[in-house]
Amino acid sequence: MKIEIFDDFDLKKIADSGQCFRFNEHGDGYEVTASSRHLFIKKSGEFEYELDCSPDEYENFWKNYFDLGLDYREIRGRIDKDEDDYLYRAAEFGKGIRILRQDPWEMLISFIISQRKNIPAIKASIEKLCAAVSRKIGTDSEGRAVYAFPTPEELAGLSDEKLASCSLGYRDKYVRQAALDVASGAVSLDKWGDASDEELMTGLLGLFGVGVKVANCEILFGYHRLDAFPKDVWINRVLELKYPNGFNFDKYAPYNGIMQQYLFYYSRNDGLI
DNA sequence: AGGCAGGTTCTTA
DNA sequence: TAAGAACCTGCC
Repeated sequence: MKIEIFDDFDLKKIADSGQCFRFNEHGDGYEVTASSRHLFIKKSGEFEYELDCSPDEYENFWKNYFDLGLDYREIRGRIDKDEDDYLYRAAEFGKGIRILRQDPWEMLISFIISQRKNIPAIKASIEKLCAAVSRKIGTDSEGRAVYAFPTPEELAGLSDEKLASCSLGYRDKYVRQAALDVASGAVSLDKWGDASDEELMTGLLGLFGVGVKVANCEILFGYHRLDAFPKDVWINRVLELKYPNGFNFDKYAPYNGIMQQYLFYYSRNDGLI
């Protein structure tokens, strides 16, 4: 099916923004896998996109996944060039990035895996984990099997050998524990969705292998609380070099997380040169 | 070969 | 409570 999108929307920038690990350029479009769904999407006109899903699946899932209900152009417009020229340039550079509405469970495991790994290594580990469970949900544009992201139950029950084959290193015990916590019901990611920001943070920090940075990634990308501002090495460099007097978090609330994405993307590609 | 990559835990003072 | 070391693995 075809759709039209007039707001900020750039598939390449989203794929490279570091918020998603199963969103890859392939041929003339992008293969996107989320939980137990797979999509091939490509740009087919100035504002037109072609998706290999039904209108029903688009309306019920992918439209929300791409966060098409939020006006990113308007939020970007709140940046004052005169007040913060660096952020303005970062936002111009990153125009088209959106914060996807991804699954809390998938994000939790993905960002636990991310610690002290580079992005290709994170992607490789996640694909190995999905392949280790091997619940096939479809095929990609070249006919290769696509596997679902494992459920908590599937990960909790995965053999030690298979888990060890995913190049998780010391993170394997974090992943296993998170799976056991959620599968047993000791932790309810759904209930956390209704918790206050503070309660959510406290709950996440109680998980084995989850510190402040991973927790903030989970809050921003898994729970779509757009004011969360994860500080990784890149953002810390930006804050240190470009904001010696502090970043104006008050001005951009409740959308500091979107600003974080612009700063992150810019710093990794061009902005710190 | 040694250092480092989207950090967190464990140990020590 | 706060630094500093240790941690798996892959890649340069």
